[in-house]
Amino acid sequence: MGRKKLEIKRIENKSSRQVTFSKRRNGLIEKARQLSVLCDASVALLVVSASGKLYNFSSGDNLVKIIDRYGKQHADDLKALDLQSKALKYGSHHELLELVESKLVESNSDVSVDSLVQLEDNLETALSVTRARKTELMLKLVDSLKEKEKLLKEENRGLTSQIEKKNLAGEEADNMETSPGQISDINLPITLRLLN
Amino acid sequence: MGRKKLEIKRIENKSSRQVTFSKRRNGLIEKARQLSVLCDASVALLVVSASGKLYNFSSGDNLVKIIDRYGKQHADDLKALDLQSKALKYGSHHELLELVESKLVESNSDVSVDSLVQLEDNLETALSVTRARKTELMLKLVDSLKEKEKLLKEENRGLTSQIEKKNLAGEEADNMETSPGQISDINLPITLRLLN
DNA sequence: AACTATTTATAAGA
DNA sequence: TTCTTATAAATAGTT
Repeated sequence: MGRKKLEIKRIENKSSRQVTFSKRRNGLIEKARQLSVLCDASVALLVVSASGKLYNFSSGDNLVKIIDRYGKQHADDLKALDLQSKALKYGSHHELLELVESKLVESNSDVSVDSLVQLEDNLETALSVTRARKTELMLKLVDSLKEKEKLLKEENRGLTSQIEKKNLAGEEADNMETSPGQISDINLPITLRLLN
Repeated sequence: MGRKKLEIKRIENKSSRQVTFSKRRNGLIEKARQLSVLCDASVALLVVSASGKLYNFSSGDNLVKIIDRYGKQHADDLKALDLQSKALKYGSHHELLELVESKLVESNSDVSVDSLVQLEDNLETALSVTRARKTELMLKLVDSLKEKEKLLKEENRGLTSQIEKKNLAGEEADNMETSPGQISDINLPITLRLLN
């Protein structure tokens, strides 16, 4: 549907490929929207350009539900997306901001915009301070647990070597279990300080 | 594009809705295919009819792979959070950020207030999901450390009692240090799950 | 970002 | 469903 018939194969010219991508992507998304409206269908569309930019459309407001129907086998991998929508609905931070926004909309009230902006700033500040404190506490807890672990391991080593010495000393030693029992060393990297 | 212009709203007549669905669904899938071929893009499309039948298209790979690829491409800075988890889990965050970015780029100068509000919401959502993930990871780490501590303590107890038995058995035992050495039990309450 | 000649999709009818 | 065909819509190449 243009000046010439276009063969459906990769467009070699980079810039016209780019232009065509942009045009057709918009067209596709619009068609997807129309189908969902006209026929009362659920439609989810994801487009990733060669350069990695993502565009998407989903009817209604839940891409995840549509994808879930695609098959339970894939559902697990996509739980993250589900979390996203839940966070939208129940996330306290989000609610807070919405509250502030809704107050802004009520322009008939005599609350000044400036004071609400101030309020929002204050809330944001309080929230970040609290979050930072939370992270600090968790990291301390982790450190103390690691320290404890270290001490226990040392103690353990000491006890084990004592037993070995005793075994050598008392020749008629009884046959007790002496294997220390390996404990797997889970050691997740902690680079969580990032988000406050 | 038919005999008459069709308004884009739910088609009330059931059978013509059905027919339109069938035609437009095929059209949409064909367009999706063309886009992927012409422009070397990854496209995933899911359509669920009102009656629950599912139709899908995805270029080359399946849907999950498309999302996965996208996530991996941008996951580097998120990997710090958890080297063990799949890049896929972070896909949604980055999709959002990219979406937002692209929207900003698209509407160069005339950014509407509405689109900025949308943008803020998207970012907030991504942030809360990421925060939740961070908390989850930290709590897991704490749990694993506590479990390790428990195992080490048990092992310790076992070793200590072995030594005591040996001391009773071998009367001419040497005078070795046998005190286990108390380790203070730090046990901060965790009520940190609250803030996400 | 527009324009417009053409191609393509499809609404209605059979 | 499937085919036909008049017409609407999308878009390739151009400016």
